Amino acid sequence: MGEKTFRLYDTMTKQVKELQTKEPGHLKFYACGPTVYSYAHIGNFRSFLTADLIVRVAKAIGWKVTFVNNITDVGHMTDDDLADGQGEDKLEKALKSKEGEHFHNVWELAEHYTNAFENDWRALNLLPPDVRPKATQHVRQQILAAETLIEKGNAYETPTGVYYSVESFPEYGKLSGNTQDNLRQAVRDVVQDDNKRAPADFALWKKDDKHLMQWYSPFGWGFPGWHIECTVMAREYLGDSIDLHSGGEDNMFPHHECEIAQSESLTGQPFSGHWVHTRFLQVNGEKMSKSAGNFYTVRDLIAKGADPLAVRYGLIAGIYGKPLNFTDQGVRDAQANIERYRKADQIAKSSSGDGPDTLGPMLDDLYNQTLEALCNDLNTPVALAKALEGARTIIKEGDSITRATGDSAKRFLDGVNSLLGIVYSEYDDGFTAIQASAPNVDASLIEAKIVERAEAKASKDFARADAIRKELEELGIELRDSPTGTEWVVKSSL
RNA sequence: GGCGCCGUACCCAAGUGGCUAAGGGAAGGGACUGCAAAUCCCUCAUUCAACAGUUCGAAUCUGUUCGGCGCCUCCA
Repeated sequence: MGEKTFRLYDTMTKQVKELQTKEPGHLKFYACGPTVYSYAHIGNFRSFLTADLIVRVAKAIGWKVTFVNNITDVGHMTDDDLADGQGEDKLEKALKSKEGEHFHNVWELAEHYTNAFENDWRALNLLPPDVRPKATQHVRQQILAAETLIEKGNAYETPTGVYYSVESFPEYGKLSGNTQDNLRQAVRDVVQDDNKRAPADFALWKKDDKHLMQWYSPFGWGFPGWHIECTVMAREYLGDSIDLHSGGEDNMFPHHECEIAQSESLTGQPFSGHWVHTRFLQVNGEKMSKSAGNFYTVRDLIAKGADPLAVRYGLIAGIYGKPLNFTDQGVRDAQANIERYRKADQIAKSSSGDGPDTLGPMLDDLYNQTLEALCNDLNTPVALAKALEGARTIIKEGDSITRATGDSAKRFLDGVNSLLGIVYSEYDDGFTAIQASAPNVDASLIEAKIVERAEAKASKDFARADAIRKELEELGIELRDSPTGTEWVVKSSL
């Protein structure tokens, strides 16, 4: 099993290549986290799910994984800050907005959205990172990094801040293709900051004693630049040279390009051996973003009745390297399959009786095909198809499942869940972390109605039985008769 | 102006040189059911945006055209 190779597209070399670990069997992985000035949307989570799947696959092939996912809780400039530093901070801006009225200050606001992010993370059943560092807790290291870069001749101080000199790093642009030559050809109306040596130079530190979040540094009061936090935190928790770095496609430039320049200037070592970028999630064929205001959040979808695992399923239903068109219909499609897994799980757990294991080899084979698909550049559609084939096989076995077959089924479902996270949640509070807007109907009332209907059915009063069923349906409750009794489920309003 | 992605059935979505173009949803038929729901079985692209070319052979490679999207500025 140890020889299994994990192949992933690498943005740097523009090809699918084997993911390798510098330390044998130990993957060091950094995934850029969210800026916590608002609720993360499902597009953000698509990118984190890519990271989650990578972690799961790495573990499945026997690797140890150290996974770092940061929180960007320092606001950075929203507008073009090149000109005069008058750009408004994202956190400050959020504080002034309508939602911001609930918070006393930016720190509270950041904390609130950090907690919300972590709740959504759990609801979507992402494995916890080994470290979740916050930018604000690493300001000292960021200042030190800026000082070191000045000493090394890669950065310089101006009246407005400390800037990294792109000219000092000839390889700038090797990740995104935005080389200095190409950037010069850009025809954008970038406002020139006279204090900077070159327009592409970026801030390591901004001097600003009016900023709501500010720290004291050798350069005076101010706050760190956007890119330096990841350089510093990746190095602190994973070392000078990491195996894999991931993010959304928009992180390629400038963020990751700048990280490479900073990190490699500081350490003299290749920053990351592999780069993975998740394509944007689209909604009805259009880009979704916080600024565009057309975004779905995990909590909104759950409030509308979506099963969190179905949201997860919907988000991994396409290959991470291609745009995925997310729709309500997609969640409904996923819901049907999530229910199949639940049914298969129930059947596996209710196995009884002696008899041969009729499914073991077949399920083992399907598990291997699922893993194989994921090892092939994270081909989730094929992996989901293979896994589902196994679930359907188990369901077909039904109540007659033997204990031996049931054990194989359980092993299969556990295996599939460890790979894809779609059978059951890792978290006890998976479903309660964010409570679905269950209809305001008392469970005991429903049970009473079911009993009443059973009596009506027993006395062949089908008109009355159907009336009760319809009554509950209008309350959003769906009844399912089975040989062992009547069950009820909450109907999704999606 | 620079860099890049995509166009496969009603919808979502694999496949990127060679058996009959995965899978899910929807739809239609059947089994089961008092009737439903759920579940199971069956059907559902001679065809991969269009055109031209390379090849014994292409959805897969090359070129052109049309259409959609993204980055270059905060964004996953």
